[in-house]
Amino acid sequence: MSNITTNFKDKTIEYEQLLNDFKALLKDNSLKFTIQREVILETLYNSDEHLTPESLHHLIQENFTDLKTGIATVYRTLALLEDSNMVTSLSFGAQGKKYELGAKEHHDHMICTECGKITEFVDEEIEKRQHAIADSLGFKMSDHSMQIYGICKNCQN
Amino acid sequence: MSNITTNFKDKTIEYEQLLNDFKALLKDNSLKFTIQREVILETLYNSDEHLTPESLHHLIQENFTDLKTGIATVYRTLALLEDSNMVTSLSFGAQGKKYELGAKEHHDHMICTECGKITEFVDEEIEKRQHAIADSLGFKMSDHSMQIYGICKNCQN
DNA sequence: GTCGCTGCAAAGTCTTTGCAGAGAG
DNA sequence: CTCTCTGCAAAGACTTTGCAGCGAC
Repeated sequence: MSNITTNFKDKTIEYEQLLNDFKALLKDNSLKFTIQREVILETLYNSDEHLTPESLHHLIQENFTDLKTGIATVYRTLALLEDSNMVTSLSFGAQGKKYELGAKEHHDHMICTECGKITEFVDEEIEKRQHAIADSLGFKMSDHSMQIYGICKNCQN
Repeated sequence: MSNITTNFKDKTIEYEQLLNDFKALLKDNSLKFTIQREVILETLYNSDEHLTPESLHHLIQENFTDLKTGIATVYRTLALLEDSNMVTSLSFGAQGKKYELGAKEHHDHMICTECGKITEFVDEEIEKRQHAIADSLGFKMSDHSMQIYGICKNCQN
């Protein structure tokens, strides 16, 4: 059909880098670097899943049993990270937003409507067309999100 | 850039047709055709906006002052229509789902992050690529949704 | 020390549900 | 007539917020 590249899953940013960006962001805004904020960032980084605030909170409680972290702090930190474009959120049909680190390479999502599994991909041709469309509509494009829904290989059986 | 067609806004289904489909759907499921359900469908049809349950409810209260319609009925009817694929919902960053009639021709959305304005479009090439990607991932594609975010012409001033 | 951060619990939103009377088929 | 719908209000689910003590800088 074409010789355009479609790439799947390519985690490019190292945690060190990410953490430094986060610290810089906090410093720039006279905000404080706390253990809770670090743990939230780290847990997001280590998860390949797209996390809801609640699942993120659970993960933290499991992995950092000696640290008390309130759900409110998770919400507050996610809001902070989203405002700073360090994480992006996806909203799905049913309910609840899911968050993922935005610092990973840009990608779109293929979502299994049976099991909820999310596969990421990037397609150059689509990216190009999106810019062209925004231009032709007179929009100054800042971002986009695309989800393809279907039934994954496993669930087809 | 290419000779692929990009179409903007093309309402194709007549209300009569839509209403008949709805009645058939109800009949098939031993559900009843009520004035509230008709009013909700009609209001959706007549609106070019993407409506939240609340704004839909307000519209109905304004336009049908002699009819009492509870917000619960709006929610219940939207759920019914969505289950039957007669409307689709969009979830945006902030909160709340917005609904639109799905029977209109398929299209994607360009959303102004300043004023919230939504412009619809269809791009053949993107549609094709989406199918190709689903195939290559082994997904049986059922649907997709794409949103481009940016700042519209008006808001750039 | 200061001032932002956190956990908790209370308060908000938005959505769903139970129920008794109303209404479609 | 029967059985689904509806409006209402109460209940739920998910988020946000106020506050007093804690902790980063």
